[in-house]
Amino acid sequence: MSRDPVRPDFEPFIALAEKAGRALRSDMLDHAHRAGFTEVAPSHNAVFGTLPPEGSRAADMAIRSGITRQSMGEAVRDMVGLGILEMVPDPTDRRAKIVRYTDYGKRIAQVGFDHIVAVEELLREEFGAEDLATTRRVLARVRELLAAGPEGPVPLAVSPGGPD
Amino acid sequence: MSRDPVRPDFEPFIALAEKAGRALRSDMLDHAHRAGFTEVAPSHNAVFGTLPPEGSRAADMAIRSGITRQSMGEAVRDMVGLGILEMVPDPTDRRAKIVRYTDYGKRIAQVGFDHIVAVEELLREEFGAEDLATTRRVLARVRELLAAGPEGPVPLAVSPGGPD
DNA sequence: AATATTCGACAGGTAACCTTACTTTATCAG
DNA sequence: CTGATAAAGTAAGGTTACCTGTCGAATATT
Repeated sequence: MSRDPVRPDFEPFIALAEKAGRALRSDMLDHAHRAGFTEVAPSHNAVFGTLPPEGSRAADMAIRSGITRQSMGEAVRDMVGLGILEMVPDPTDRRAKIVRYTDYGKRIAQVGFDHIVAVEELLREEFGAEDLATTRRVLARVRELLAAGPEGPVPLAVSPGGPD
Repeated sequence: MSRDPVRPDFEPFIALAEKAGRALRSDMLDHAHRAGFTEVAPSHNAVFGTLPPEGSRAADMAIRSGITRQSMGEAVRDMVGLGILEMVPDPTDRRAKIVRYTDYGKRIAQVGFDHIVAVEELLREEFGAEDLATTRRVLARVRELLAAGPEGPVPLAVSPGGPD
């Protein structure tokens, strides 16, 4: 007969971060859709976030966005089919292809980047530059603190036992 | 021939929030696994976050966590199969069942809640109570600002055109 | 009593990833 | 130069965490 689990009496930081993150992400997607680019899908984020204007290899973009080469390849092929991207052979390496925005894709990317700037301004108006900077610093550091290798940062001493 | 898209010259807030959120989430899961509860899956979060000690109906938990009744039902059945939860008939409504932690499940939940508290303390030590409070406030408000109905908060005037 | 609603479950679908395995091309060690 | 190794892209198939649609049983509403 175990005691009832004792919950924290505050809203967990993880809950706050995830809810804000989800709100921001769906706002980005909604914005693209409202702008008429209804074909933009969540998986395209990994492309928009890592494809520089001059183009890039899919494998490099995969590394930068932290997904597999295969997943990136799928997203890229999808977006090629939608007319957002094009792939041209890399003259310096015949295995490789350079992924680039089409003119249409550039317009979509621009709408997204503009919205990022608009949200940034909205937040600065709401909270002031200082509090916003604090939040940015905390979020960036949280990531560093918790990304401390496979063992994680917060130590542990528990004997779990089993269900039986 | 469109101009190259102009990227923001700062790290987008959405990127910061999502990376921090992902780090926090995977830290929670890793912690449970390191504690020996290797069967805990990401989808169980919706349960741990909404199941009070005295038990609850799955439908209520679904509403609280913002997923469908069906998805919550699936997570609950999964966790019943793992010995984490049990379902007992609701004496006040013969359609319904009350979902409760087993003793084993209570131990898992406690480990998770303790870790939330430990992370909170880690963050307070790192940043101080004030900056942490600022961050919490900003994150909570971001969610409110962006959850402003189906039209979203940031206005828009674009003529998208098409790929051709 | 008739109708509408709610509860949990079942069936089936989808999106965004993943792993494994392959072909083609490039590079490097001897 | 040759053979091993590795890297780029792709194909095939699996997993996870959701979704919609629908159902029977039980409960509420009128």
